[in-house]
Amino acid sequence: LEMMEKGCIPNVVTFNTLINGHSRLGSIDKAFELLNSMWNQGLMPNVVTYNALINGLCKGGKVKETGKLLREMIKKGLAPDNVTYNTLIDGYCKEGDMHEALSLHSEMVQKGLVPDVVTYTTLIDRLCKNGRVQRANEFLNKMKERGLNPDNFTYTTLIDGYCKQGDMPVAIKFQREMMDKGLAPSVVTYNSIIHGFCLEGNIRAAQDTFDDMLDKGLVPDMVTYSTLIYGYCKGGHIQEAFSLLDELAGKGLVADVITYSALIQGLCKERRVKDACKLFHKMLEMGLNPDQFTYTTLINGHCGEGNIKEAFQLHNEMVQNGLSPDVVTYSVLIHGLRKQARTKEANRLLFRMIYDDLIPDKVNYDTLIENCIDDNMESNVALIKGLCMKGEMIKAEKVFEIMREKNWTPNDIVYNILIHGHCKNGNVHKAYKMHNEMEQLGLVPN
RNA sequence: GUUUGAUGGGACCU
Repeated sequence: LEMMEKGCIPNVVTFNTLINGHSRLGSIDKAFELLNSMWNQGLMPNVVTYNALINGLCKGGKVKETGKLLREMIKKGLAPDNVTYNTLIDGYCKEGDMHEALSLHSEMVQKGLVPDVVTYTTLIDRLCKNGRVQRANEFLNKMKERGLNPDNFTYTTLIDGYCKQGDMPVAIKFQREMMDKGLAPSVVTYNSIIHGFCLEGNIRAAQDTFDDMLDKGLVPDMVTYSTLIYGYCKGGHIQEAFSLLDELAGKGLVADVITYSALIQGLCKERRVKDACKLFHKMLEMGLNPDQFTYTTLINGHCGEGNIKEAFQLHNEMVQNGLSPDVVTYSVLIHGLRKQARTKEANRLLFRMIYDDLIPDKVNYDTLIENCIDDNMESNVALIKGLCMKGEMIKAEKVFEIMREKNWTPNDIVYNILIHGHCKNGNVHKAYKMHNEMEQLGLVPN
């Protein structure tokens, strides 16, 4: 607005910059408003405009809505380019739809576009994150064969994959390889390697890597410090972790929620829940907002001490603060109750969660039930019975299904309950199917 | 001059 008042007319690049800004911050609506005002001012959006918008949709988890935009840009005579495809491929990858990503990859080839380093790195990243490191390696070789040079990102992506897989020797091998090619491992590369060593409990190697990166003149960032702090905490070296907290402050870095959560977890693991609470309050005083992880960590700490009351108080507090407890939070609470032999309450909580749809949509139902159903067949049967009585047959079936996946052999009691439930809900067909199923298992209907 | 890819914290399981 200021530039317009002063007589500067915004051009396409100005708009693109703004659109991109809004896209990245998640205000997609604002971004689209800007697209409209471009038209109103007689400015033609270009490929960059559309790419920025598509990226905004992808990052906002709305990959499905990109189709419209894509068609619109083609209709306006704009051809999708490498950036368009790379953006979409990344979007589908992150959504977990590797199939669509790969078919976009071949589509771009068909259209005469040449997949570039970014395309390959995106795919390699997804393969790694899906645990298919070997396949990712094959993609690396494929891109080399095609005359593409893997860059810093490519190597770091692969190194991170091997680190998470627990294969440090190969990770280091690739670090060598990238250095041999004249690529200097970046802070991110080092962070991945440090993390890898921390994961396997090799804090010495992690520290050595940290020292090595300092020698190379690299400046550690918050991720580096949080990672190391996590590593020390994991090994029970709380004191070292806290001296790192001082050290990073001395370097002008500001510890964030993740740093504190790692420390809180470290304290809880050492059964120093009181100290963990103190630290929790200290982070509040510093103006840091705890998130789901922080709360769940502390809740778990209290459960470990058998302090269920405090655990639920924190649960309420997190809800009041607008944070929705997720699968892990519930799983922690339920296991906490079970450990206290408060099985009935645990089952009641699980029932309430399933019945009241307390589980946020995005959270995986199956995972929750899978993690929380009892080792004891009878409480699960009780759960199914409860759900049947409320007419929640789909949910009841889900629990039944998961029990069977866990190789529990159903007995005649469960079948009677389910058959009764289906009949009461008017689904005689389903009831009859269950009857046949139980006969097949050699159970005798009574 | 504007658009795409890599790194850190929570339960259970391994």
